[in-house]
Amino acid sequence: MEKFKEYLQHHTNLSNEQFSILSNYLKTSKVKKQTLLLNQGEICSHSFFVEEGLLRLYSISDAGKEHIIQFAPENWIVTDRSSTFFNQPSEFIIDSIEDSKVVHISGEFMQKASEINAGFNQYFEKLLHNHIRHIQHRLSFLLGANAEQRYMDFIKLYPDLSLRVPQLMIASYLGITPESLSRVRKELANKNFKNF
Amino acid sequence: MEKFKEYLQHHTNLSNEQFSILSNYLKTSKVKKQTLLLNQGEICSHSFFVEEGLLRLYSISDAGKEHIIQFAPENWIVTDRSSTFFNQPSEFIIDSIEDSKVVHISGEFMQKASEINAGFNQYFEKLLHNHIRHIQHRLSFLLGANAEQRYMDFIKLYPDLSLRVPQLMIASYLGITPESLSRVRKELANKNFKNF
DNA sequence: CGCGTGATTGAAACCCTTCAAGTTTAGTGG
DNA sequence: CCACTAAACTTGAAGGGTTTCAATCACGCG
Repeated sequence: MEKFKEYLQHHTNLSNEQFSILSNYLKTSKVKKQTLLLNQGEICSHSFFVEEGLLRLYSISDAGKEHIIQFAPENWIVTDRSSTFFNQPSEFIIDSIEDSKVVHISGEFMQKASEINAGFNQYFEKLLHNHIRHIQHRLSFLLGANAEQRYMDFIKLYPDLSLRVPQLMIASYLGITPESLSRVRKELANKNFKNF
Repeated sequence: MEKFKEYLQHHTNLSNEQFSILSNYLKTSKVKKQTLLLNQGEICSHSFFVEEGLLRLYSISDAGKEHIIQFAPENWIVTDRSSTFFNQPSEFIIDSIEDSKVVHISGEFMQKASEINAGFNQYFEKLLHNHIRHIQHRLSFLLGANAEQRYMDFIKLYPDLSLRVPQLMIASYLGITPESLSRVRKELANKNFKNF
């Protein structure tokens, strides 16, 4: 959990000793591609910090289609806050897209951390606000942009992910079909945006 | 600001005295329909509690189209948290759809309130999580639902608003054109959902 | 090597938008 | 309170973007 420690110390003033106390409430695991970390209907009791690899958060509609809410590559935290906070079954699923190394952050960790270190709450409040800012931006984009604009926005936001994530998952994130995405990419290539 | 006081005391254990101290950091105003409360580019220094009437939060795209992010009828709080928290110019606009009575909640109010009353932070954290839950639900809906499904979801969520809000604003909220919404409503009427 | 999944491509269908005209509603001033 | 004007809503026809379905190609994994 070295990377997670670095991450925390970069954003808060957590000391080595404080971290080693808190680490009792952490667990790391290596998971293969396509491993389920949170299932629909479960209560989300942990947050997941990605040290290596790539996770995703998504829902499945009544029609059986996947709607990807969020990707989480290295140094991202992913969780269903609503489920944790309101202690309700999650409507979302978290699983791994690549073989990954994940830190499981328990509720106890969060609690102890905010007792031990004042800057901790502050940082997690910042994360919350960042999260809201991000999905609000995405909302206003989904309301107005067509397939090409959405894809351009995606590669701007996640330059490296556009190569790592299978296209059908990018399509699901953008709210279009894989076929449409394929055509959009072809279009863009013709316009000499061959870099993407 | 009687309604706001009721609202707060319903959700926290704020005493009358505490509220009267805090009320120094509040301002109420009556605004006519179509009054601007927060303009694009401004830093959002206040939250707005709606005692009467109806506000909206929206952005304007490069193409000049309005994308409504949120409606705020009676007893709702609306603000651009990102702008407040990160002290950055807002990309959103807040204005009134109806003649409204609004409480302006200053940053000082928030600060003092959390000093005076412990339950306060807790409640506002709950609001934050509720907000995230709400826009995440909307995200997964925008990703997969067609015009009719979106409208049905809207009237389920805001039964009273579907009558108060002009259709072109509902259309903007749903990410469709007013013409499409008009047709969807006609379709639904034919299917005997005449109640809406 | 072969199988299966993902990516591509084509053609047809569909949903939604756009544009334009007509109708209704709401707001304003006499 | 009515008349007038502007804005909102409705409706139609045409067009565009996206989806759907189906077939083919490419690639990675067992």
